[in-house]
Amino acid sequence: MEYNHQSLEKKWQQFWAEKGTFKPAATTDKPKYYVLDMFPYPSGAGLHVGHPLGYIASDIFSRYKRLKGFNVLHPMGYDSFGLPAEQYAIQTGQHPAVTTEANIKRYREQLDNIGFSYDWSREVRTSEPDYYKWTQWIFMQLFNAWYNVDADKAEPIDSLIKRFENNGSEGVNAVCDEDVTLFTAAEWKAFSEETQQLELLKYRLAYLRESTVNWCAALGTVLANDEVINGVSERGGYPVEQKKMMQWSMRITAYADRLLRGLDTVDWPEPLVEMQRNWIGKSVGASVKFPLPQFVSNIEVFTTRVDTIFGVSFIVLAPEHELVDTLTTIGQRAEIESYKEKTAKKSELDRMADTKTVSGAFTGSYAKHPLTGADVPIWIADYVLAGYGTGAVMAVPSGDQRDYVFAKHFNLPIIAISDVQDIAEEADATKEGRYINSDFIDGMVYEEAVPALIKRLEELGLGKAKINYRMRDAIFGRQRYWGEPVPVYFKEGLPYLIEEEELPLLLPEVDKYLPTETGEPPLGRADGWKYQGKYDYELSTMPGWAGSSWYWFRYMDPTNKESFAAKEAVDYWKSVDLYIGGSEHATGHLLYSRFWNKVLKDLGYHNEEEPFKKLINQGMIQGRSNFVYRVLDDEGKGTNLFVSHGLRDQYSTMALHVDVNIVYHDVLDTAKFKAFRPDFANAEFILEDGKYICGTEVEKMSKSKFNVVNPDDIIETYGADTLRLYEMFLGPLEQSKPWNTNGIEGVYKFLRKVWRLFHDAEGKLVISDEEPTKAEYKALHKIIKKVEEDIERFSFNTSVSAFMICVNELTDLKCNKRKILQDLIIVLEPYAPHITEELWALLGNEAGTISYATYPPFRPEYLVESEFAYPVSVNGKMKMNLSLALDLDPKAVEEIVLGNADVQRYLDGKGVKKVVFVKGKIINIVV
RNA sequence: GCCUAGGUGGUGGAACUGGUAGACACGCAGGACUUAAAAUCCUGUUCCCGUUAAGGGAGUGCGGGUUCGAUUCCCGCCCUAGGUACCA
Repeated sequence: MEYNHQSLEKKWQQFWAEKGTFKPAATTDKPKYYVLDMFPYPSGAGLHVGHPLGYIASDIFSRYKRLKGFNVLHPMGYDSFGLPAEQYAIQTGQHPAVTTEANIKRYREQLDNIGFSYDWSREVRTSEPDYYKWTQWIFMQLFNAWYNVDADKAEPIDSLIKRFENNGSEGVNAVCDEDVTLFTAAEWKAFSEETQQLELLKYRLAYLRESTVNWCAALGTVLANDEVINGVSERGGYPVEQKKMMQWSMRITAYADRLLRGLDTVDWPEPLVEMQRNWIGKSVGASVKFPLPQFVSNIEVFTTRVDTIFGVSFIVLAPEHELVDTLTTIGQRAEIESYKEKTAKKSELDRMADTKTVSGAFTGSYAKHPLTGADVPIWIADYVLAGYGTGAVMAVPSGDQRDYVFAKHFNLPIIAISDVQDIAEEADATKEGRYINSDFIDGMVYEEAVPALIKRLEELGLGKAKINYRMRDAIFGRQRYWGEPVPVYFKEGLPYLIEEEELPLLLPEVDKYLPTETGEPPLGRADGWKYQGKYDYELSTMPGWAGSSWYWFRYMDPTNKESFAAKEAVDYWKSVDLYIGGSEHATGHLLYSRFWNKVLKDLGYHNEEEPFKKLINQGMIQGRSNFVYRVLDDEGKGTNLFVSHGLRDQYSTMALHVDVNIVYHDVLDTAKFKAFRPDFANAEFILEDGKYICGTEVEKMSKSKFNVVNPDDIIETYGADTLRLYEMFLGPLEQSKPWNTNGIEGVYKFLRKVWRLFHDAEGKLVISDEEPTKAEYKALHKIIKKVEEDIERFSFNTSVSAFMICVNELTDLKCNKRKILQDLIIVLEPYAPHITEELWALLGNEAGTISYATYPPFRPEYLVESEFAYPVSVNGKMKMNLSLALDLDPKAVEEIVLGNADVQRYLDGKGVKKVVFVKGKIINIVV
């Protein structure tokens, strides 16, 4: 029998599906292991060869863990709410659910072709009512929760109401809006229902408030900060402007510190951890008040360098700061107004691009320095951002470059504050030296000055130590159709949750997927969509990240009708042990998921502080485009003549993308090229060495560049096992690399060699039950050890090489021993499950059971070297046998190498100055 | 600018805590089998010198350093990719 990958792979894929081979056991004494892939958005383009890279890696790991005796949960599903299906709906009128369903079907076929060991009975789709019912339910939990800082956790809103009823707002330490009211218990009880609800909204973790949002007019929706890149939308690259809107938000800032601390406990790639740290952006410093006696008020600033406070020579407010109008004197009014107007016109993008120009305006007012009482002039400038800190800074030109430039430009004083500071040319932010010109901290060092200053400021009531975060609360509403409806209705303008029994709140049908004529979101078009027939529902839907922020829980118990997942299931599977996906989710999905996980933990639904224990980022697979060079005539028009890459400099040419699927090793198949496009039918070629060589370039994989390689085509020609092995062989998993089919023959050849180990020249199975030789055992145990080590450190590419070496060795040994081959295919199973399943059955084992085999134990004794030809270097240069180097007899060398001898006894009198041991072995001798 | 990762043959890449750099694979060259092709197998393949060979020299982005010994560790620089930015 020949190795026929096509029939063999289909057969086993069907077998696995029918038998449910990869369903984890419900009850078992095996340890659990949860391997998760980031589930895909099912796009219309289908999968290309880059997409399954991470899935293959996680599948290898899952299968390996099964062989190692773990009860493995390895599920897959679809993040099926999203913009492309909605855009398509707007253009064609086709319901997004229909598009989505078709795309999912295609994805499923493609995934099935690769032979993944998913338990498809646990599939989830975020756009299914059975699923988004629980997304809505979690929203309700967030709405009904507040963050208690003293307990450092979220608590049900009822506990807050009780405190208000008993003690009023006294002593409540919450993460909440800034404009909360102070009241007594009696006052609380006297409040109207409306006032009470308005007040509670300021504490809820899911809350409604007017906030400045990133509004994208082209997409007709608001975007979260992580969806805006350099002032344009991540999706589509449309301009984004700032706009004030009533919006649902999530109080993720309450968790800033826990999100930061949790990063120390997870096993994630360092770059990703860094990205999250930067995103959260914790700054430790102080908040300082600069009094404004004439207004019985003060300006609050945040600084990380309170020690430089005596170097303050002015204060800068953001142009949008609320005190600007109050502070502007009559004389300065015109100047300030014109400056405000100018900055308002500048878009976020311009403001970021233009960091060179110094601009600002003086308000005409002065604040009192909190420690010296000196008058400090108050300016406005657009280098101070309204959205960070308090929107006001104390300017210390000697210690901050921006302040320095500003001071120089507007001729403001620059005060040195350290005896080692060099401020002749630019600011010097040093913390070294001792303070000068600094009142009572003169002569102190940094470490003494900071606590002394904080203490003094606290005594004066003009400042305190403070921690500031860059991260903002997450905007939760989208003015879109294809998303989860928010389970909220409005009564007297106030939001109320619908009853839990009324979930899911189904997405209503609409006639069109565009905003209404009055500018309301698409849901405003839904006929008679009112709560109890009279109250307006919330019209915005949830953002894309809602459904993906908890999905790993649903896999644990995907069909549960009573809860998002049964307590027993959650207690058993706990959290994800291994998560594989792209690093592009660093500040979106991975942050929001950690946030919701923590909220659900605080509310008592599970016990895991972090959802993803270990995380691996697979690299992006780019496209590798091929080009042909069309010769241009004198008028610069394209001819029907195409010149090979090496000769193109001799002509005037135009490079054209050519389908990579008709190019082999960069040699164009000219016959297929003529059929590629009708206008190429009469193409002629200028060849080099009888071939047409194409040019190449690495680009994003996309249809328009004709560089998309469909895994289905590869599988058709070489099989799924080859694809799996080759994707791993391509290089380290984490690395981004261009796809190149050139080397795939090598792994295909390897699989045929594996097949031939079991078969003779006629294709007949020939297996011997004889005892294997030492050399055969050695080859086997080398691979057992190597693959185990490689998989544990996610170095899949080196395993593939090791397999090739092993099979070459066994082929040379003409090994056909059952004891060797059976263990070999068990070790190979995670990488190439189809061929191994077939061979397993051919060996007479029960069909379809290799996945439940036991990974063969490694026996080190088979790897021990018996010879004593032991190379050493002498003076780090020459390499020679130890017996030659020291003129010793082989017996003595054997004793030394085995560590049984007193080395010195043999080395005395040989002129040896130093012996270098590595791991107990002699590596080098210095004479 | 800052943070992170990386820079090794014609190509993808290997070398796991410092110990024979270039495993494995592709490609290329030559050969065997075959009427021929496919398939398969064998040999060679870092560069330079040496007619072949024996042998010698250089070599992991660049310049230094530590060490008997450095792709690996340290210092300074250059380049590439990703992230991020008037964040006070």
